[in-house]
Amino acid sequence: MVEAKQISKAVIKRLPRYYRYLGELLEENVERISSNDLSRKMHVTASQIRQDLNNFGGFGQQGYGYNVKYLYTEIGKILGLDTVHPMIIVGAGNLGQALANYSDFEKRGFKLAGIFDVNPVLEGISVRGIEIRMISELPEFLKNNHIEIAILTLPKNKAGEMADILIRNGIKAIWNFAHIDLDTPGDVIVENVHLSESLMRLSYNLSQYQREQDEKNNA
Amino acid sequence: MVEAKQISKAVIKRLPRYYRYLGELLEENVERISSNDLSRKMHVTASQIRQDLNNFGGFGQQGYGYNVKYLYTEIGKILGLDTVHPMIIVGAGNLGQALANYSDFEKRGFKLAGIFDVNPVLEGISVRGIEIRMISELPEFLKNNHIEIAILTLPKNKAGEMADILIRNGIKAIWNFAHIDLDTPGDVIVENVHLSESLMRLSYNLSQYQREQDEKNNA
DNA sequence: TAGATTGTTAATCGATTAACAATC
DNA sequence: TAGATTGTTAATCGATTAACAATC
Repeated sequence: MVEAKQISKAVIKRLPRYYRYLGELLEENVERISSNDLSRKMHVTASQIRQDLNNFGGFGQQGYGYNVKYLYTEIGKILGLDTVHPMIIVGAGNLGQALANYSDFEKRGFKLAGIFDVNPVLEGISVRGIEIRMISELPEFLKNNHIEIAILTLPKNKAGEMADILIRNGIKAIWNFAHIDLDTPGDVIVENVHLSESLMRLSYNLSQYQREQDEKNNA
Repeated sequence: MVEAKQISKAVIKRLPRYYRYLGELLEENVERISSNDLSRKMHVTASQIRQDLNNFGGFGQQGYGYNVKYLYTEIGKILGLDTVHPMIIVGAGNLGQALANYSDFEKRGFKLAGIFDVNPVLEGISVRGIEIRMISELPEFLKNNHIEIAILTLPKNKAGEMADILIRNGIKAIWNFAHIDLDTPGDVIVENVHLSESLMRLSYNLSQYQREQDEKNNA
């Protein structure tokens, strides 16, 4: 089994988007698609599609293109969507509860197994049938349940410390919504969702657009 | 006023992170910092910091480094955080309400002016003092209020159509949380937050890690 | 002045695109 | 077989890093 080849981050970033488009094609009962047709749909070059997919082996066939169902399934496997990933949410505020209610994740194998918070007021309240527990129960819970992913939705002043606790109790993957860069050991996977940074990028582009409009008016 | 030079997306993407670190330094009353010290803090190269900042002009001083407060302010201006950006939320589900409750945005000038939904059950309910309105009121509302940004938190089957309505009524920037690529005219700014894609990237890295562990055990 | 550190040019690295031979 | 389209190599483009002269 010679896997070895390191796939670039840029490719991984595009993979879920391919998966989404292939899922749509599948729903429309499209059987096969060429890199050219897909490129027009997705607004990327056909060359990039072929290069990207070839990182993982020859999924297509000359003169035919790619079989939609096969490609969809294969990309799903690459993304690890063919197995169940049990998750917990740590931080049952608005965002944590919103994510708990997001049932689409379940469909892809991301199974919510517990919700935790530090605030005693929330203890016992149920979100989508799952009771909110106190952090004190966390170590015991993680011992008794195989959990792969922790969703961290605490405010940033509590998130760093909580990440340490999670890691000490064996968590290997954190989906981090707190506005800090977690300081974690090399074998722990962190995926950040920094909403405020996303909003600032929007703001930059908006301001840039406004600056350009102003310039045009002054010219 | 010769602005002209196009800043690369990669630089813009890093800018909010610089802003965050400078804000933290400011809170710690740090007066100045060299690209070298900042590089160690942020785990990027000093060379990249200097290159990035120089896109916008000479913010530093030889032999001294960068003045934290000045740099923080300047990057804030570049990001458009020195002016108020009125926003509306379209889609008052869990995520929409979570974002409405997120008061940190307000601090940076992102001011929530209205919340809209298509579901009559939600009509009149208040979130952080703002009443949820029906979409039918949207055109009138946008005529009477200067709104820059629409936060789109509807499910994907409704998001496309709603984006069209927003654009028809003059919205020029959409922060899109729906899992679709909006089809918008060139002068409309779209910033996507595709949570499911982020979770899939986490899943890929986790699966990859597990595959590597398996290999090690078999060797 | 000597030391520190930027701004900036040049070198390197990586990612994207183009081209085309292989092959279904 | 002829046509279509992939897989893959080569060329281009862009982004990152290294180096150093300019200058505070």
